[in-house]
Amino acid sequence: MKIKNSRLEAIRLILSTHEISNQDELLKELNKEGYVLTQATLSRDLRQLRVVKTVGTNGRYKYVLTRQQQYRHDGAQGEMRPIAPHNEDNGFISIKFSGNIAVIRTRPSYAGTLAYHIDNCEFSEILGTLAGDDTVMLVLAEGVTKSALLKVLRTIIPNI
Amino acid sequence: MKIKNSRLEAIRLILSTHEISNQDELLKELNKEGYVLTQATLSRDLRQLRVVKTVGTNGRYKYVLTRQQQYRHDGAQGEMRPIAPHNEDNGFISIKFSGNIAVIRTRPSYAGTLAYHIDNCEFSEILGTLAGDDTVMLVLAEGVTKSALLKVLRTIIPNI
DNA sequence: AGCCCATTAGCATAAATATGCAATTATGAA
DNA sequence: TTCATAATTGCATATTTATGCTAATGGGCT
Repeated sequence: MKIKNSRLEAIRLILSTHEISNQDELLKELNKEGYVLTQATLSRDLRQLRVVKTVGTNGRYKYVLTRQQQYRHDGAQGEMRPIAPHNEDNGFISIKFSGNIAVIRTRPSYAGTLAYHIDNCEFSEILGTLAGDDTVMLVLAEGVTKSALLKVLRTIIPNI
Repeated sequence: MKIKNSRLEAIRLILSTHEISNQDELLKELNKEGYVLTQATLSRDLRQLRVVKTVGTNGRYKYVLTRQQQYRHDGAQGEMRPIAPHNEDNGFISIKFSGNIAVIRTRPSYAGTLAYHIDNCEFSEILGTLAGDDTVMLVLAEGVTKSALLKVLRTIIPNI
């Protein structure tokens, strides 16, 4: 489904750049971008994206993205395409190492998406990732060298 | 207010040991423990605790604790008891080590709660934690062995 | 093409959640 | 204590969100 995926992506973009406090508000933003849908559909989209409503610093409710959206890799379907942001801008800025930790700097708001892609690949070289807004931390498996990590990361971050 | 603080604590305990999917359900649990309140009050409590509603693995909605709940430090009382998730529902999936870092994988959305519990225990073996959605990173103090860490963690994660 | 099965989406509405207001109760200062 | 101010709560209800049902759409097959 072309439209839906594009819409989900749009939702993520909006949520990461606006303070949205209810679904109707988000609906309006989506309308501005040409998406036509109802609150019912939006509710289901948000559920699928595992978006949560929480309280912002200003005291208002606010929808926020979480990482780890279960992309059905329930075996059979073999979906699991590591959506590499190939020719696209993936926000990557730099990578540095300290012991068995790698720190990737990204442009603001890109960290979550990047970490998400990395996670999806399930590289055995990486035990886990944590993402902030512009920083991704990777814990390397024991014995993995910097160059080995760079090699696998290059498959999804060509410009690394 | 004695009652309210105790109630908030009770809410945290319940949420970390039960799968609660709506406020009425939580209300019933609180009643069992002797707390009398209305849904309106509960809604306000949850807001104050910054609890969020998300989707569990079973597909049902579920309330989960987030880390960083502003503990109203009303000084003297030194409440702050670490609530261990004693039953098996703490979301724990696996733990791996790399050097002085441990990475705990949890079911989606459980990481914050788990990290919160770990933090509360203030184990000297752990310098600090970082939590994402389904990943907790622990930085071990120097000289702490894997087995030593497992031993202390077992006190709050029996199924580790 | 035509058929099948899964996905998607709207409508209407149920279910769930948040909140204005008023009353009550606690907290603090003089 | 007494007054003033802030916090807490219930009630009733507005607002917000989720969902059962059905129709429409979209691939993937042969």
